[in-house]
Amino acid sequence: MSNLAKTNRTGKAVKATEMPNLSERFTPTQLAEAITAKRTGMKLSLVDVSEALSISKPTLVKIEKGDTNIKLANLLKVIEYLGLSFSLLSDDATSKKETGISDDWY
Amino acid sequence: MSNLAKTNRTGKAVKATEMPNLSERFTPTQLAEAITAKRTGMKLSLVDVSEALSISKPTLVKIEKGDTNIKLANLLKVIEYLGLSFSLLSDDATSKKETGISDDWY
DNA sequence: ACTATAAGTTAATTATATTTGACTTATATA
DNA sequence: TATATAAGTCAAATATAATTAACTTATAGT
Repeated sequence: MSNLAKTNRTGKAVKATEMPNLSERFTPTQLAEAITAKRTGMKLSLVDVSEALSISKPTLVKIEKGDTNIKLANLLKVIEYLGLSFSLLSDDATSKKETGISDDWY
Repeated sequence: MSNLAKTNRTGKAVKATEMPNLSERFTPTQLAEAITAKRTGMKLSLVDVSEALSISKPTLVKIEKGDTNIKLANLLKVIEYLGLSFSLLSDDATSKKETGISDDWY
């Protein structure tokens, strides 16, 4: 599973999707957009990623369209492969902003 | 779908699971532990949540065991119901720590 | 100790996500 | 314009996640 980005003849990205801001709370759509943006930024095609992770292209398309009727395992494989990770937030903002660590979630 | 926590006769939680620290990167296991901790902290039983969200108890148990062979949609329903949300992080730590917003993901 | 509630497991069935292969559409380069 | 690569869609078959119902185990309260 090589992480090296494929390039075309000029080494330029074909259709670089805009990278979204990293707002605190993510919607499934924002998650999908971030994945597409990271993948295109790395100059990887859908097939590059789907073959590297042994998941089909239609499934990867579903993921990048923000469809939530997908296996969590497949989403996590993609996230990890692209060098992303996730974190969980408590919506009642009692957590300490400085450390990101909280003892009182409820 | 009421968010009010059920209580037993004394109003105490039966088995309050320890709340994990909010470290930046989450593993599936940490995610599962956080969900269980939040649910028990809210004094909700597995059945309370599964009935409120129309997902089966075995599926909810799978989620809280950290099994990733689950539908993303079900995980998101649980997260939202418990007042949690997620965010995405870029592993190459180029993002500005102060704002949590980054323009250069790659 | 007894009772009630919650947690957790299991097997059979149902529902649906995934794969496969082919195909169309869009985008970039020569 | 013509060519090549990537994106995106589709239907049929397969793989597997979810449900159901019943059951066992664990925990808390009386």
